[in-house]
Amino acid sequence: MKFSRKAEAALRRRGGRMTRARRALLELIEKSPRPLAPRQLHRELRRAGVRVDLVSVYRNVAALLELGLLHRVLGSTAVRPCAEGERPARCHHAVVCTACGSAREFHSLALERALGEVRRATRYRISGHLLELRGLCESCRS
Amino acid sequence: MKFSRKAEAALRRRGGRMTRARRALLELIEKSPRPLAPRQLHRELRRAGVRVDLVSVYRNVAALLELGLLHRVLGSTAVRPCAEGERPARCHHAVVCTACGSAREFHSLALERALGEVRRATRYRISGHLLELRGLCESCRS
DNA sequence: CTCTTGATGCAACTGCGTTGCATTTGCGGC
DNA sequence: GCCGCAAATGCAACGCAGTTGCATCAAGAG
Repeated sequence: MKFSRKAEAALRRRGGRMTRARRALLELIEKSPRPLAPRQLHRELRRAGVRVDLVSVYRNVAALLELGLLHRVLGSTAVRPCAEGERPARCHHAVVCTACGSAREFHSLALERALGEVRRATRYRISGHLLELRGLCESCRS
Repeated sequence: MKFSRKAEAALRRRGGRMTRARRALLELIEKSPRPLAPRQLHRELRRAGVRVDLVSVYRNVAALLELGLLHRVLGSTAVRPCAEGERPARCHHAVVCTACGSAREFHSLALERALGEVRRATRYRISGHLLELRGLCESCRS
């Protein structure tokens, strides 16, 4: 299901409305091949002629994060749509291309198990984790 | 070899001098059981009666990072001494307390192996990774 | 002790993100 | 289409982390 549709539905369900700026933001996030930070989103929107305040971008991104439709990429404030069926609080495994910024999610049973082990070994009460691999995607390798 | 000694030697080698504040900072970092951010270091020093400006802490931490004697813990600005023979660019596993922000590093063989597996499975050319567990530390649990 | 220059303290500044509040606008009801 | 209410927005002010410029202090070599 398309991100913008899903997001619109979720926002409406909680009593939200669709504004010009919000729609543009959702579409931008959906179209963007890589995670963007609020400031970058704002810049892109302005560039596209959408008159919107940076504050609104922050607020919208915050709302979408809270709804579990976006999640932050580790080590930055950039966000991207959660993958289908992804549980936002727990699933944060992505490979991010250091050249073009495109991201792909992955899952690994061995990794889950190893993380479970670490979880049990530490004295912290673990609530979640963030994992990101960095490298070059196929097209950027050439 | 003790961190403070190593640091003093490295600083002198590059024409640096030992001041009261700097010595106290090195000793604090050495003694601290967990990574501390510049602001925390500053606060601790003041608490211990060392009159030093926050700016100086920042500058000293920056110098030590540049000398490769400290490294940052992932997801925070907290620093800790590099372990003997450690390559600072690669150590990126930490548990971060979501309440107080304190961080502790960890290593897990199983995790390393699982990551190696993922590395080989993906079509990206992996150059590194970031991993961070989030949770509550012992003292924040109460 | 004197002198050089590295280190420091202070204040101003930058950048990111947040908050308060008045205004605008989506949209449900008529 | 029009009205009215609450959501969303824009603007300005603010808070916090970290940086920079510059005058002053002091480590340590001679």
